[in-house]
Amino acid sequence: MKDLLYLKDDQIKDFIEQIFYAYRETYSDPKKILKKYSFGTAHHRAIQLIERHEGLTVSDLLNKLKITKQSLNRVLRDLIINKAILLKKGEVDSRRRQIFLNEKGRKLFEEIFFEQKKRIYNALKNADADSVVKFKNILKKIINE
Amino acid sequence: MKDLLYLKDDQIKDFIEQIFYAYRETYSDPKKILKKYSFGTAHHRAIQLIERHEGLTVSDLLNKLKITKQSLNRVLRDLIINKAILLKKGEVDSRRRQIFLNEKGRKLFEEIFFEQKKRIYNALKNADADSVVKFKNILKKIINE
DNA sequence: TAGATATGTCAATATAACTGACCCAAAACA
DNA sequence: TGTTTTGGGTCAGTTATATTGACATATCTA
Repeated sequence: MKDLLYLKDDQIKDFIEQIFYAYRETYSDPKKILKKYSFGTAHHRAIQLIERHEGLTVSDLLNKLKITKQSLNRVLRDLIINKAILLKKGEVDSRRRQIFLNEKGRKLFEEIFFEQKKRIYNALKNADADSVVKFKNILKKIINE
Repeated sequence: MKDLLYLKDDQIKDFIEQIFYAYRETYSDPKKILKKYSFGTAHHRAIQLIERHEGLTVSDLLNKLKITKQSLNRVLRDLIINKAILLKKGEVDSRRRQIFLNEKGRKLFEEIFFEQKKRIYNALKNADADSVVKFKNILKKIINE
């Protein structure tokens, strides 16, 4: 590994530490709202992915979350009981269940997003477009997208 | 809130989703190593912060981790028993306990870092210095540093 | 010396994950 | 057509990490 100035170990260690803080802060912002609905961060992550990828199947969601189906099922069950989401049989393959938000779920998502948006918005508002693009590209590379 | 092209809601939602992936991937890389030592991610985070801020006190660590002292104490106890860290009484104020890695802890940290470094290094190796600086600055703003 | 502070600890509980074993229905295949 | 594979669901038990609340102790500060 080359040892460019901006790739020194200390710099990399800083990034690793800051990625932790960034995740924790970003995902703790909407906790009061989730509590209001008796949901936790696991429900939050599911709701969020469903909103971004409506109609995704259970296994799509499993692949994104990388948890076990037993674990996901608890979360989906809670969301279904609370009428936040609904599952429809796939038209092509009726084994596949596609997941959608319904009105209540959409409202919940909006409340969650309102809280989270502030932090990201404030971080980006004074940044130039180039910074945002570069931030995005590095983030993508970190997750191998 | 202005609605600049790069600050559209969809863009912000993408960032929120990607911050989750970035954290999860970065922190799941060293799990096999941790398992070898019978440690978990909680121990990982503590070890890592201690390495970056040697001599920090228990309450410094609490403030960084933002968990309860009961929770942290389990982690510190495990690390002490395994001789990964040691606590020394503060010289000025002997109530304060300063935390240090000892040899075993330093070795553990190096193993953990070796795994995590790959991901970050690969993400940054082809980026120009400017990109890295911009990435860092936005990350800092997200965590209000 | 009377608080306040830093830390540690006991006990109970919650949340989110795990492993492992099964089950069913629908699709794919031979 | 019959068999196998796939997508999904579920029961049961366990682990990891966090929580709340109460209390203990030593040390520092006013």
